[in-house]
Amino acid sequence: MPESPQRTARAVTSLAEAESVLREDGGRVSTARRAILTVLLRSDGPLSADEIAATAAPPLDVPATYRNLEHLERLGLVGHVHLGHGPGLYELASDDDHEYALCEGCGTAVAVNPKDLDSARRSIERAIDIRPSFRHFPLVGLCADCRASA
Amino acid sequence: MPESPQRTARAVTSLAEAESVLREDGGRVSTARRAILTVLLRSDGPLSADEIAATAAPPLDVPATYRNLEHLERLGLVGHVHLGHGPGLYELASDDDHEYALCEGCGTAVAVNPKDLDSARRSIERAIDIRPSFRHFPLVGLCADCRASA
DNA sequence: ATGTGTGCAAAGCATTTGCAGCCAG
DNA sequence: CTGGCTGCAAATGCTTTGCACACAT
Repeated sequence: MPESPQRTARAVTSLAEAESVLREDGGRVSTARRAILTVLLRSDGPLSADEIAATAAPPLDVPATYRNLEHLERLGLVGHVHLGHGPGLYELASDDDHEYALCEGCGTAVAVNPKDLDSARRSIERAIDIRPSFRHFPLVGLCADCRASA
Repeated sequence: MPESPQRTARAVTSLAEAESVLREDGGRVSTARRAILTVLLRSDGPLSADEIAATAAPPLDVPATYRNLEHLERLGLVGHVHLGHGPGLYELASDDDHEYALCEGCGTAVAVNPKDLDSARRSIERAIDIRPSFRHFPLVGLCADCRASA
């Protein structure tokens, strides 16, 4: 289940910066790509391909949006997360790098500072020789509230 | 994204035991349910609904198999895991309780003894107030081999 | 006898693939 | 002007829903 090309992130904060990465790569700077980047630059949380396509003005073709998101992901401009079931959610690669945690009781997702998990990460690597990452799939568990009501 | 009714597990090691749980609940002991339980009792790893339906003799209807797996899950006899993309995988609830870890580089999944993760679990709960569980969604990261080739 | 469970058909949702025409370079 | 990109259409994979008939109780 690789699916996670996980290119080295190219965090970007303006459309202009993103466009120059697109050109640098030799790919085209199309209206659709500009539209997707604009939507993502404006959004505060991760969005589904559907939402991105619908939010753009004028709306974009959903399949083409998937293709473009994949392209932007290859360039490291964009990443995506799978929060439980439901569609994958896309966001701009950012310097304030974050991971995700998801409560399987209530479905609440929170962004987490990777540093907060580093000691646990080391402990897991020692125990089972896997270095965990919660960028692409979240850390899943129960929040305090859901623990209480169980 | 609740979806995880996570009934209290009713670990069972024979068809007869499973049948008595079915009856206890008031539900029926149908041929299809017996067939599903038989397949799961024989299997060593978790199986998709499709595989279960196809393996049974005679083969079962796939939609009905989903319904029955859901029923068995409600009774605590069965659980399921999402290992990356691909279909959900079902297995009998067992006393040798295990969690899953998945390498996102090579797609390899391994069963893990929960005790091996307990210190990490405590550390995570302290840091972000979420008590992680890797039964329903695996712990995702990079194995030693994939770390080396990166 | 009664209603729970069965198989078949069809729909649903996220995502991928194919292809004719369009527009960025 | 040419190929990378677009939008539309259709297919795919997993799962759910609806419904008429069958069988466990």
